[in-house]
Amino acid sequence: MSDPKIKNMEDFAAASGISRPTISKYFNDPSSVRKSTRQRIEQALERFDYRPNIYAMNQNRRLTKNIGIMVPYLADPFFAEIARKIETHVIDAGYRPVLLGSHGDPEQEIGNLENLRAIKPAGVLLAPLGRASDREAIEAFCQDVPTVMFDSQVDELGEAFIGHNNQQATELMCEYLCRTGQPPAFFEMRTPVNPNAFRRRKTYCDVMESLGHAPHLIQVDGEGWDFEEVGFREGKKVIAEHNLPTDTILCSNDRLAIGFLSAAYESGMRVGLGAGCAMRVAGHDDHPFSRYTCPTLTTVSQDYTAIAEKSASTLFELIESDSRTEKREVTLFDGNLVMRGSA
Amino acid sequence: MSDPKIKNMEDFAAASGISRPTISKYFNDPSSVRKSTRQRIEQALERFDYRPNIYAMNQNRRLTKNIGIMVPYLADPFFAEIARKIETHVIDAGYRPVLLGSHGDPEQEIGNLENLRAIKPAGVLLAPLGRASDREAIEAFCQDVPTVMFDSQVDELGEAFIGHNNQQATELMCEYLCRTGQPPAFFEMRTPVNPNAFRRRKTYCDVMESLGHAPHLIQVDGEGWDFEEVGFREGKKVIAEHNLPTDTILCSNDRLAIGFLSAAYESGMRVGLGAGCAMRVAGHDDHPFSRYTCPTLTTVSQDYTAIAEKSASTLFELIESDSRTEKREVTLFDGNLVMRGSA
DNA sequence: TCCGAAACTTTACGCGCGTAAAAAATAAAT
DNA sequence: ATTTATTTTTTACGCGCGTAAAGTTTCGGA
Repeated sequence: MSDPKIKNMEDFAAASGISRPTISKYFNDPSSVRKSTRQRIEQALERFDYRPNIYAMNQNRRLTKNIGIMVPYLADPFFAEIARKIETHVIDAGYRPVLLGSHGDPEQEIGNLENLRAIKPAGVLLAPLGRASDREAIEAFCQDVPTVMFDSQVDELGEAFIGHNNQQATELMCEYLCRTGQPPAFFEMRTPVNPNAFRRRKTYCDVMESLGHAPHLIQVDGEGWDFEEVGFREGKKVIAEHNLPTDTILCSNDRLAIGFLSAAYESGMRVGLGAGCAMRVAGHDDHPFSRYTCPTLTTVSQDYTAIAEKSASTLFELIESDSRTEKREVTLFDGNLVMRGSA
Repeated sequence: MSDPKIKNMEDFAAASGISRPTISKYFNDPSSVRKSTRQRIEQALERFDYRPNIYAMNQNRRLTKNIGIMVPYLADPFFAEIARKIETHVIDAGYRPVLLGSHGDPEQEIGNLENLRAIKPAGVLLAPLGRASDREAIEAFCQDVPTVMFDSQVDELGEAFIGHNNQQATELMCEYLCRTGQPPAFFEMRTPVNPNAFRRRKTYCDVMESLGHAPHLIQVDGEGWDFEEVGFREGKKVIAEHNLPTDTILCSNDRLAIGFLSAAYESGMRVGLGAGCAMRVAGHDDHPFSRYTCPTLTTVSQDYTAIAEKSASTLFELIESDSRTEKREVTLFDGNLVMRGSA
């Protein structure tokens, strides 16, 4: 390996015997050069292991190869997982993922949008905070950068939305619970941070009424993203007061349910289906931890994989067609009932 | 807001009445220009809201303001949390954090190192995978980029290491368990991915011997980072065989303990201290979820905050002194006993 | 008040690459 | 073999900013 010190693309062009503009074209899109040329370049690439300077590359490109991925809360394994799946798709499609989490903080979300702007991304996959998001900031951003929203939407922003079918999934769970025992009460935060919670609440009420039961909402206090804490603290209160009209609790999401289950355990309430069990508890999302609760949590799954795949591919099409969508498309994936021990 | 279209630094210099080199200096380090000048610039900045092109900036800088933060597994809330804390320090110090997770995959870790190289970071904070890490790749990286390791170390690599005092913490827990009940058996993976696990095992054995008890290691099968799954599956086996010499289990980490507790619950073994409890279970780390297990998990905490703060500040000093450290410094922070319901 | 140091301005060059245009070479098709 | 379409080479410019050098202004302190 004789190496005449490859410092830049010019050196590499000389060393590989190919002109610099062609090399440049190759790095922009390997399939844009003739096959024989491509092979020669890749061969030289192994010999000299040159990598173009990404700063110089991106400075003059019409569009960078960066794709932003932004989620509201990275410490929630649910978002960490879906972000990871999306990351993989982004890499496979030849882009560079840039992962950002907002830690539940609206200001951080705005800051992240600014940081994303600064890197001039080809597109962004955005799961917004929801209620707390700055609508105007997001709207302005979507105007400048092709953005696909997932998980939760703020108004009708973004070129497309890919999410979970909260209505179908909640129906599924409500019907299951009603069929197999007492109709559920709905345990949720009074002012949920996430818009999905509203759909779940509404669907719960609708289903209950259509089945001839009176809906019963247990709306507890609590702010922020520490759902387990809220579920635990408020769950203890609810259980202590024991004026529930039913023995079945449907939590608005799994993280609340995880806290609630812990509260039930501490309160000496045995949760589950068998004899000697005093109540049933169900969740929503199929959170990664829901299979390790005590008892394991019966829930309804989100189709992570499909949501991640569809979000990514939608953005890729958007970018590659180089055009804004005429009609904003909304895609929802159905959930599946995951029957475990708690209900 | 009359705006003569600010497109670049030159326009902004003209509009603000300050020379471009001074503006450039300001963006490199605001404190490097005179106070009155700084105010004039910041005033103009508000009027025109110009932001320098980061690609052009970084192309010619000796050192970018980027700082890489890399953790082995972002879907583990422990790492997500510590990464978040570090991120905050990085931003406060005027740098740009770039967060990367390796998803437990050595190849991804290598890929991440390459990606970090490409952005020419001022420094990197690295929590390596551990046993699975490619030692040579990391060594080569550390040679090129000022790197501070945290959480777990690979050999003696990096300019410094900041971590958890596994020995002190394990001693603390072992002594507590022995003082308050039967001496513990140690539940762990046969071939742990994380070097910290080895220290914990060794310390467990040492303490047990010094207290006159025979160490008892329960080494279970399992690969990868799905610790809860391993704890659950193997926990069930261990409990079913019920040939334990003790009623007390010390898990090598909280995630194993979370799985183990779930297994105990499913097996009908009541865990805790009160009457009617058949066994005690303890963990290690004070994982964010450990306060929501059933029963809540007695564990020994890692000082997240201190580790994050010290890691970051160590790197900043390294960068700002513009010199490699003569002596590699190792800092360990003590853990605290967190007494909850399980032991 | 003066002087020296510090900060700023002017001028100028270069970084590494994108990209446009025209000329040359190659491949595909008749 | 000739034409035609495609790809590559040559040449050249510019992006937005870092930074060096030399000259000019401003500032703090005695």
